[in-house]
Amino acid sequence: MFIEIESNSDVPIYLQLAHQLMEGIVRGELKPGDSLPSVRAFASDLGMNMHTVNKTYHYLEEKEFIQIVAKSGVIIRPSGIPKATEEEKQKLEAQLRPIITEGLVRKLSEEELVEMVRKLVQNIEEGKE
Amino acid sequence: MFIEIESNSDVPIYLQLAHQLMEGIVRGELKPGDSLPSVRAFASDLGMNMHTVNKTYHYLEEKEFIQIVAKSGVIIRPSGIPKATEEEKQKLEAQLRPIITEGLVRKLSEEELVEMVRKLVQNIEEGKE
DNA sequence: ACATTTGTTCTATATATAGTAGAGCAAACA
DNA sequence: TGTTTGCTCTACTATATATAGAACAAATGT
Repeated sequence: MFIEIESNSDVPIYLQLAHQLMEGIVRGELKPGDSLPSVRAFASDLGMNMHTVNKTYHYLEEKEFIQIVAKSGVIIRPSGIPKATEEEKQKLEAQLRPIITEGLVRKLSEEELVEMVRKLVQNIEEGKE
Repeated sequence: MFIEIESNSDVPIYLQLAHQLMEGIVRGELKPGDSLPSVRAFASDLGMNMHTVNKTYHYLEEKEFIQIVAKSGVIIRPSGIPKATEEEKQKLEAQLRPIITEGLVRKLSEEELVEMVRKLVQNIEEGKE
């Protein structure tokens, strides 16, 4: 997995890392049961602090994408990641809403927004950009 | 315009206010040239601080949705809001990407995500939820 | 002409988040 | 047994969020 962090971004680096790991899961580069680097090794690798990687791991654990086994290591949820519940879908919708709204204010049509999403799905699955 | 703020939300209230004003623009309740309440009146109306409303206005001004005329008032961009440029589209895509990614990790299909967006567009335009 | 309203600016305070830093702990592992 | 592991603790800095009050000068309403 190639991880690239933009230190100038307004997105916190612990989230940037989480996003890239999630993309790795989507692409199948990270499969259920795969182990992730230790917080120290990963931090040293990426040139960031141990606590920042730790924050990423706990963020992903709260989403139930990974399992943190104390004093042992971190693995991708071995049983696989279950399909989104209604509650989880609603959370995603709540996050999408203001962005879609801004698109509509800027006079993008429903079709243009849909096309945007389709393109993003392809890019994420192919690891582009 | 009916504004409702959730004080328990993890979304800052100055952003919640901005989002709801943007939805008002989409719905046509706020038209080009329409004036918005003064920071003091609006703040008093919503039970929040003057500076918070001021922050919302400057946030929307930076997006070029409104015009702030010093010592006079705030109006919806009288010339209308121009169609999104390529740069603005890319910014929206960058915001959408991690959310779409999370949907994919949770095994939502491209069609389900598209359906989500279509439903959101309808809800926003109809002022639902 | 005068009083009110306007957005702006300043200081101030409190809380939360983000990021880094170093140290020590106990359990797992080789 | 010695290393590695995630966990925890304190500590510090910077930024974001939200509130609060005061004052300013220009625009506005009467």
